[in-house]
Order: sequence, then C-alpha cells, then structure tokens
Amino acid sequence: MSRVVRVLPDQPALDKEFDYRLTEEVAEASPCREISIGTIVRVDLRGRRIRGWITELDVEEPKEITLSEIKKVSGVGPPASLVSLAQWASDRWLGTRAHFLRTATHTRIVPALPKTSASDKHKVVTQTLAEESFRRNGAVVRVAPSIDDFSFAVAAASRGRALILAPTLARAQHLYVAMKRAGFDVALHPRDWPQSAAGSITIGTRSAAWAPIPKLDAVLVLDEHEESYQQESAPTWNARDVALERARRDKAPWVITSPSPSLEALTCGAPLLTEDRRRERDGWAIFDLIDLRDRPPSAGSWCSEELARVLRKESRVVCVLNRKGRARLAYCEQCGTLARSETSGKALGLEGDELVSALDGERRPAVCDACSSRRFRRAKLGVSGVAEELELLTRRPVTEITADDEIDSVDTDLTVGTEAVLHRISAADAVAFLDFDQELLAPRYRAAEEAMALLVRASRIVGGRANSGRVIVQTRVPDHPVLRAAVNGDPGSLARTELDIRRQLRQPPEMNWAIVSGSAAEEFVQKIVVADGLEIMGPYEGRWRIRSASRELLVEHLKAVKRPNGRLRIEINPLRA
DNA sequence: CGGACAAGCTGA
DNA sequence: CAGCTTGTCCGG
Repeated sequence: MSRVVRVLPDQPALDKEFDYRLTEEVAEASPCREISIGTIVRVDLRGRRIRGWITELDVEEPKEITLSEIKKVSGVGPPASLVSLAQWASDRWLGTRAHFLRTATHTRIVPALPKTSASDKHKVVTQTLAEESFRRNGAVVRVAPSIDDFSFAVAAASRGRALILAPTLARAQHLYVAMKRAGFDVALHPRDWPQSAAGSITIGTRSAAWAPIPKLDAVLVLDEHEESYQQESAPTWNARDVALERARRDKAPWVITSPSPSLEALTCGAPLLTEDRRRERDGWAIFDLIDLRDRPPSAGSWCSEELARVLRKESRVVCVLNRKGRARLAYCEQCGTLARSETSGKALGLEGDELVSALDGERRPAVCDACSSRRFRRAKLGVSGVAEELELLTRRPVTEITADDEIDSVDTDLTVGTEAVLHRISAADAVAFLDFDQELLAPRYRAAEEAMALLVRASRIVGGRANSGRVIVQTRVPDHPVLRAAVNGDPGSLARTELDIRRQLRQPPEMNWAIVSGSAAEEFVQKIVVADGLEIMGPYEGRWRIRSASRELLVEHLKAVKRPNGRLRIEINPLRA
C-alpha cells in the first residue's frame, strides 16, 4: 500500500511541485507522529537527493509517468496554514514559496513536537489601553515613545496563543524574559521553534512572522514603523503584513503599536487608537531646534554655540551624525569652490589659515583658486572627525560608535556615532543630531518617516517631558513637518502631510511600485503586457519602475510574464528605491 | 538549482 | 570533426 503526495522541493529557483509515492514502509519509519502538509521529506529529483515540503496529501496518481518514491520522512515542518500562507506571500511579493517556507522551517531537524503545554489563559482585569485595543478585531495604536512592550504583550498573551513581533532581537529577548518571569508559557523565535509549533506564545523579530504556531489567538506588532520588519532584498516581504494576514485567516484580534505608525498601517482601514493627547505629548522628549539658517557657516560648523553649551553642561550626551570618517573638505565661503591641491587635485581640509591634505600633509595658504578669497568653511566632517574635535572642545573622553565597530561597552559619557549609536546607548541627558537635514532631505521617498524613526529612538534615550532630557536638532529647515511633529509630540500631523505628498508624487502606499533590475530585466520588462492602470518607466541606472494604483493588477501582470534566463530582481514597494 | 543534451565556436 | 563553451530545457 502506498499513497501519492505532492512535494515542493527546497530549491527556490525551481519553484515547481512534483508528485511522489509515499510507501507504507517509509511512512512507518517516520519520526513524526503524523504526516501532514508541511512535513519535511527527502526525495530524488533528476538524480539529486533534496529536501522538500509536502504540500498536498492524497493526490490522484498520474497515468503517464511512473512516480519515484519518497526516500525518507525527515521531520516536522511548518503547519499547513503556513504552507498556504507561503503561496499568499509569493503572490504578494513575487518570491518563491520555497523562500518563505525556508523562513518558516527550523534550522535543525525536528523529529517530533514537545507535549502541548496547557495554554491557560491569564485573566487580566486592568483597564489599560492595551487591553482595550485587543477588544477590537484589529487596531493601530499610537503610543508615546516610552517603551511599553509588556502591557501590550500581556494583553495579547491573555488571549491565548499569541504571536508577538519586536523590531530587534534585544527587544524580543528582553520581553521574552519579562513574560517568562510573569509566568507565561513563551517561546523565543527561532530558538524555541518546536515549542512554538506546539502552541506556545511566541516572541521574535521579522522572521517570527513565520513562527509555526498552528492557529493564532492574537497578533501583536511592536514599533510597527521600524524598517527592520521589511526584508531589504527581494522578495521585500514585511513581517507586519504577514502577521496581519495570519490574524485575518485565523480570525484572531491584532494590534500594532508605534509612536509614529507607518502610512501603510494608517491607511489599512483599521481604527487608530491613541492615548490621551496630553499623555502622548508628555511621553515625547523636549526637542530643541537650533535654527542654523541665520548663522554664518563658520569654521567647525558642526557645533553651534547652543550645542557647545549643552556639551559643557550635561554629563551624558550622544551626538548623531550619519557620516563616517574624518574626511575634511573646505569650501570657499565667497564662491563655494571646493579647496583642492593645485598639483594633484585632491581635496584639502582647513587647518588654521592653511589648507592641508589629509592624505600626505601637503599644505598651502588658504586662498581660493577661483576668487582669491581667504575665507573658507569646513564641511562634511564625519563621525571620526567630530569625535576628535569634541575631545578637544570638552577635554573629556569620547567614544565613537558606528555600525561596523565592535565596542563591547561604552564607558565614556560622551559618544559620537552614526545612527547605530541610538541602538547602543540606552540612556542619556541629551541626544544631539548634528546634521539632521541630511536625514530630512535625503533623496528617498521614505526620508521623512525614517527621520521620524530616529527622533523616536532619541526621545526614548532621554525620556519623556517629565525627565529634563533633551533632543537637540541642528537644522536649516526648522519648519519641516517631521520637526514640527516631534516638537509638538504630535505625529498625526506628520502622517497627514506625508500622505498628501505621497499622493501627489504617486509614491507608496498611494501607488505600488515594482523595481525590476538585473541582466534579464530589459527582456522581462519588454514582455509585460501594458494595460490600463499600469505604467512602465525606465530604465534609470539599469532599473525599471512599474507603477500601479492596484497592487493586485501590478502583481498579476508581472506574474504573467515568463521569466527570461539571467539574473532578475523584482522588488515590490522596497524601502529604498 | 544542476544535469543532459544540442547547437555553436575553435583549431591543427 | 573532436573538444570545448554556451544555451535551453526540464525534473515526478
């Protein structure tokens, strides 16, 4: 006796199912209690032994071909609900099902699941915003920047088998420990995959959206605005969207929280719940804007007088500058010409009244080649350069932090770093953004939202209005909606203006983009059937942009194209485009 | 993906 | 025309 099952090989480039015979003998030797959709097997395909997932049981035996046998049942795989979800995600982001099923599968073989721990629902009697929000079927909750993971996590957990997503591993781990201490049966994804599959409350980061909980009772996404929820490279899937689709399928209530919810969240149709206005405002830090417009761009212009005062007064100060290195450039104040060496043409920095090469020490008097002005201004100092000058200025030790250095502990009160520093320092008296315009005016469509996310982090580091902590922002655009929203502790105002801009400029989430690149991109794009409501633009730097107001229409037309040979990357609404 | 097989290119 | 590269097809 044997039956026929359908198998999806774990070969993302293949993306095709095949039927195999599952003999009684192999089924008997299986380590799992039951063979189901999602179960991991080993099969032969054209002479190669490969891993695959069962995607359908009891398939009708095809007549023309003789089937090969499943060679082994390896272990427990993702539940059937995730196999189906992988198809949904593959349609939505044009990835292969194997790609998503890999994310949904444990890195080690799971022979059998642990005993299901009796999931006793905790009764929570308090009347918190968290509790209230889970009474809706789905809700976007705007909260002040202070981190209140625990009350929302408890509210989710009191519903039963909850899936809880946090933007960073540190936050997930922290919450896991707190929940465990409070007596909840929790699993940390992906480490505790088997417990998760057995039905424990699961906490994790982006990939945990694919945690193997068979049926969910609640979904919680913390700090939903964080970009870490979206995969950067294709398929550009977003954990919030996956988690919410699971909630929808399992008819589970869902809640997403954020001090500044993304436009995607705000336009998804769910109610927006907020705290008391006063409370929300008090939860934001005090923002001091330093308007640089009326300042002469004097030498050493990274530090205004106001900031210098703060640096002298406050003990723990974090300086943020999204530029590395110490590259020193100087511009003529009169005509704006970049100071260069007359002989080699390399850029020169300003030191006193001389122009100096950082590379070889070549120096000459500071006189502009173009207009003979003797006045220069320094510009574009990076983190290292600022760190050096800050030490001179304050006569205090300074730690320099960028994403790629591996400093274990920061033992100085003064730190300078790229935005990575905002992840490393948990508390300070002041956070200063030295050149925030670089964030505000960055040529990316999500620049404003990204800038706001930085202000949220900074606000958390110094604490709310009641703390005397301050966030200092040096800027030449003090009226920018991001800054106005932060100063007033009113992120709703930013969302409204941002959404208008996206509408006018036809950017996501108002429009949907597919960015197509790679050597096969041109051939692929030519094969797209042009239809009403579908625009094809490009190429621009080897990338094409397909645009449509309807995501379904966009995806449908892209899916209809037979993929040509060669490298092809399709990104749907990527964060950076 | 990766093997099979065919069509295309080179060289003595 | 052998011997190799390059391309296309296809798997149960």
